[in-house]
Amino acid sequence: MDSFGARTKRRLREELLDAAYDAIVTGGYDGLRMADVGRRTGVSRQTVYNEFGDKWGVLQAVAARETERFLVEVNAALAGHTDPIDGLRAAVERALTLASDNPLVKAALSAPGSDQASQLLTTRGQQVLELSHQRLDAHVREHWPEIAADDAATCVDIALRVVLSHIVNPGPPPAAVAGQIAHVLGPFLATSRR
Amino acid sequence: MDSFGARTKRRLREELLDAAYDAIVTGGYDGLRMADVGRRTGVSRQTVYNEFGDKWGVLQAVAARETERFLVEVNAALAGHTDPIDGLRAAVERALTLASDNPLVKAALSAPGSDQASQLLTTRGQQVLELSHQRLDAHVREHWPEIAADDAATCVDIALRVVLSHIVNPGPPPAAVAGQIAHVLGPFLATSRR
DNA sequence: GCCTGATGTCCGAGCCCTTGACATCAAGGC
DNA sequence: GCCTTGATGTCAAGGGCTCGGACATCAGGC
Repeated sequence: MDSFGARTKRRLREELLDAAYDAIVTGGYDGLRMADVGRRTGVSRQTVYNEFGDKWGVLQAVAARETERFLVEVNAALAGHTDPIDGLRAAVERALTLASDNPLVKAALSAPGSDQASQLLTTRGQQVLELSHQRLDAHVREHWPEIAADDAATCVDIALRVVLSHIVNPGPPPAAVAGQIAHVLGPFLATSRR
Repeated sequence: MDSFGARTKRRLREELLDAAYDAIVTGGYDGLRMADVGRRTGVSRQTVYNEFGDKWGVLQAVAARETERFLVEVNAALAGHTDPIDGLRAAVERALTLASDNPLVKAALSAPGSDQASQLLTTRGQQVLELSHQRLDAHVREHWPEIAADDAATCVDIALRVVLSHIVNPGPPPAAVAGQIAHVLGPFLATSRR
């Protein structure tokens, strides 16, 4: 049993993130008020700063948590198939579908006064990319060990960047994009598995 | 929104009470270890003392919480009838049935090394009596205002003491006791409502 | 009779939250 | 153009609570 204090600290962070999430979804990044986050959680403004450093830190933390939740779903889609190409197609489609429905993504990309937030998925997207790459790579290595590790990493990276691009700048519907990516990466994976 | 600190304090108390409850049900009052209560909750022994004062304080607090839960059920039984006598009968039966199934009551009355705990329902039973009297009295005054307040209080007191006696020292089955009490108190209540 | 384990008390150290103050900056009104 | 307002970010003092260790005390077991 970890200490009550440790659990309380985790809970505080979770509640702060909940409050920040709601604020961003409601009013975009500009509508996010550090004082509000504290007040909604029943904590002082200073405590919010202690936990996240600054306003950008709050946004990053919210994004990180949301990304993790995202990856749970995407990995589940991957796990639903034995063939890596089928898994890839399912995962891409799932990711794009989820993104198009996600309130936080919508707020970051289209809400007025969220030009900063959108950078989380573009010029400042390393965190999301790294987190996703790490999780997906681990999943692939575990489920399809017959694929060379560096080839798997390459595929994950390419698919990830294409998907992110489609989230930021939507093109064809999810299923079409998924088919496209699978079609392009399929032959490469076939050579890797021989 | 009350402060995060206040909520945390309530949560701590609840978790401590959960741990103490489990310990008592498992090993009786003697099996309750202050250090265990703290360890199970992830908190130091000193914190347990800060919250409850001493071991008897822990037992009292556990009993108080359990009594409150009890009264929710009993009041619900009361509320299920429009006639006060019917309500009385239902409440008495519910109370006795609940008591006979309650792990804490069983531990207090029959577990080895719980002679102290049993006093909560006998020689040191004021807390339980007062709590119950207060809740039940309020309920009666609200639902049957036609009954004179002091008569209602008298009935509640008498029924309460008889029920408590039957919990500590069981006699006939719950339904029989309920009928008996209702039979005896009925005429008195009839005169009070004219 | 001693040893062990449990209760109950005390106190210093440390952590975290709170409060209030302050500088800074951007936006809006006069 | 200036000033007020409101928001971010920083700082220091203060307080509350927990922790850890120490101690005295007492009952039960070897």
